[in-house]
Amino acid sequence: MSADPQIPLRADARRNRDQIIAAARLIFAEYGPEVPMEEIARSAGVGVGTLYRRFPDREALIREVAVDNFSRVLQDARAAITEEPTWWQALVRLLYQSVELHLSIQLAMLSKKALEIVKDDPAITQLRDDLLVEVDTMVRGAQEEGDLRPDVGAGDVAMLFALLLRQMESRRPEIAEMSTARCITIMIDGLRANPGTPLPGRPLNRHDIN
Amino acid sequence: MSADPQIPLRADARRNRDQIIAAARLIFAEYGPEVPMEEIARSAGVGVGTLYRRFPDREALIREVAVDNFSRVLQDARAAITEEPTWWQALVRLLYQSVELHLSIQLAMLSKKALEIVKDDPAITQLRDDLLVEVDTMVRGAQEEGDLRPDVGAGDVAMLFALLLRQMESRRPEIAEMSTARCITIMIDGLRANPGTPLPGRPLNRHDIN
Amino acid sequence: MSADPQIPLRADARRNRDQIIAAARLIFAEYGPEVPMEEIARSAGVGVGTLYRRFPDREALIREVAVDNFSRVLQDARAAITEEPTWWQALVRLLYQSVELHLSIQLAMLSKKALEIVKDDPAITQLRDDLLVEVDTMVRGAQEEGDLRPDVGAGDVAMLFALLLRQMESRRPEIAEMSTARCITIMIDGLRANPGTPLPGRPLNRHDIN
Amino acid sequence: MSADPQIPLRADARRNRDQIIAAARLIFAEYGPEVPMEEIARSAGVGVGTLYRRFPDREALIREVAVDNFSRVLQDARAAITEEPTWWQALVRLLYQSVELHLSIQLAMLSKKALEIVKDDPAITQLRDDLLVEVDTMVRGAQEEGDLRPDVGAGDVAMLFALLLRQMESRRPEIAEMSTARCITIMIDGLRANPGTPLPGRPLNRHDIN
DNA sequence: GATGAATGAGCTTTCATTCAT
DNA sequence: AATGAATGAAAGCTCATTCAT
Repeated sequence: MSADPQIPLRADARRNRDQIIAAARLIFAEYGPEVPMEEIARSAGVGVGTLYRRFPDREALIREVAVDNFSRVLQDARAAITEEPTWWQALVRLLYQSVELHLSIQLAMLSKKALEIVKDDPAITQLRDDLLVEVDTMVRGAQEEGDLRPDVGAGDVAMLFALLLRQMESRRPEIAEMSTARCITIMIDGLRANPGTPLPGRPLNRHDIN
Repeated sequence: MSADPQIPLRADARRNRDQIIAAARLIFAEYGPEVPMEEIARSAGVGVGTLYRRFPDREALIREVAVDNFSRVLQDARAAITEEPTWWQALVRLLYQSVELHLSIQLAMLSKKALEIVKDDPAITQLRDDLLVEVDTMVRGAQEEGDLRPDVGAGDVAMLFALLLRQMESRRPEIAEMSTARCITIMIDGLRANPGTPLPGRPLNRHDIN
Repeated sequence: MSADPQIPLRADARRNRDQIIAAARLIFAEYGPEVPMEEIARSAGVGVGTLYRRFPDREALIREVAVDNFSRVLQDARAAITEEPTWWQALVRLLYQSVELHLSIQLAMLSKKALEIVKDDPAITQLRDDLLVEVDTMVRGAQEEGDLRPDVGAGDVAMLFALLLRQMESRRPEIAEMSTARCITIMIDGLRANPGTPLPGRPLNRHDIN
Repeated sequence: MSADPQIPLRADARRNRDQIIAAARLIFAEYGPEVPMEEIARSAGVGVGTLYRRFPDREALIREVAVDNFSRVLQDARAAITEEPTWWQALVRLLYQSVELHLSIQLAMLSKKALEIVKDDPAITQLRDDLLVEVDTMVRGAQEEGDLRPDVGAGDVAMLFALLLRQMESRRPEIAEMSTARCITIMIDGLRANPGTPLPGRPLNRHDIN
């Protein structure tokens, strides 16, 4: 009888699993969530059989990639809070950093189907909620410090964030990169305190965006 | 006399064609550019055969939907220029309006494949260029009038615009709509003259985004 | 009330019918019996609708083309008998001439499906039988005159004939034509009286080949 | 060790591949090169998927069947040369034998489309050329020995050969078989030295028929 | 456990035939 | 009566998933 409940994968199996997730992240980002499973397997250097042994079907793989991704962003958010001197700076850093870090799977999530898959997964929901708690904290902190306009909520910031996660397509990658940075900055300026325009509706908080 | 070039489709054929494009626009927007053709046909109220008679393959349909879409946005842009008192207001109106109007095919264009298809079509390229000329005019005008920050170009605005065209997904549509409006407003505030943050890189003009 | 039982087509309708058969003959010969009906219609200069008004379906068209073809060959055979001084010469002429004349639909008939269609049509069966009677006459005549080897029957000749009706494919048409003429001549030499080799089996007569 | 180039298919895959080619040969011969792929798959006892895994599309399958076929004929030709006492007898044997053996794909080649497909395949071209070299040798040998009329070339023989490869259609198979044998014999007699009729054109050599 | 072969459902596209104009 | 548009069944091909090696 083995002891561990979650029998921790053998070293090589572990390696395979990680390679697959890493490969899937890239491939999903590049070709969307409908790429042939075989493509992902090849790019991970394993056979389809192995892929299916680890992830019972495409949905499971998408879910795992999402978990992996949210974990990273959550880590980033916490690091930003710990390391930056002001809430505002933490927020700004998250906006910049996470884009560069995760220009990947999120793309895939644009797809209605992918969204559905991810939406009801408890692990992902949990991570998402954890992340929104951190963002909410940053938002309130930055507002108290007078750096962030008071009429936005964590939901607004998350939406802006989501918008940015869609990688720009452009024939010239250096333009795409520059453009992304410029767009973020423009948005950040729009978020700054004392803006000129009252926002329509009401602040979206972290529960509004479910 | 008579002799229109392009023998102008029989009345019923014309009607069908229009219905198909309209349906495709919606369906592409909702499910992405890979929806079964049959779906599109059904939703247009015709048989697949009819769809294929009019558009030799999926690519052709995507192209035509894109042409249709760009034409509308171009029209919008020109109307905004004609009807709004300042360049800045024309620009703002375009940002708001086009999102509401064209939350559709653009979505599709997120897909790498769809982009490829559209990129090399001469009709689309032409429309796109025409549109960028209008935007460029608005940008320069608004900058001269001191409403728009001087360190952005038509390319930056187009990128922002493109960003917005990806419809937000949300379980609750009223939240999605509100969120879109708020995001646009935040961006517009970021675009206003006298911003706090110098933008990275240099203004992207209409040629940068090819 | 119209008088004729077979209401003889109006002049223009007649013309259409003939054009369609002529076109079908060529197209079948070139692309086989499965060409799109639309192709045939276009090449006959009419709409599909017209084609279908005249011939209820593809089978009917194939049948009519076959009737047209057999009639021509039958005419050729009779002309050869009338005009040539010996039976042998009539036979030879038929072999050469009909190839040139009817390199067409016969090709199509190689197709199993086309054969089935044609096999049971009474008009075609009749024409075929008439033709075989003429060939039989030539064969017996030429044998009595000592020009044709005595161990062949009308069936053998028909089979040889059928063989030749399959047009040779070749990249260079002048070679194809020369090759056909040479093959016929070689066969004719093989048919001549006093051959070196006894033929296997027994003479095939006109009933053997059904 | 190991390291065969072309990783030599797993045993079961190999078996399937062979079954598919064998089935395709028969089915093509019977129904022409346009039979539903599903038909071929069923008759080979595999699913369509398997067929498509092995042969990317119909063209590829046709090509492989052709390669298989030409290889067999080439083998026959060489065996005939080795085993028969005279060149003439080798030629005669090839004519008889190959018909019986390969009454198959050749049929398919009657189709214009099939021809195109096969024409530009280097493997097939090579086999064809090899075969023509053997035929050329037989022809010259038989002519030197005085058995074959001097005014024919390897091209003429190849054309005759091609003609024969089109299986005769007949309701009664024993008649079809007898007829084939008789036709071949008649042709062979036509090929014998001291023929009565000068052939039109000039001897076609193996390059004439490209 | 890993691999890649086999399967078959599903989507794309074509085309015979019908029918509105 | 002629035309060409619409339809839908059928064929080609792809790919998720299963299973033998």
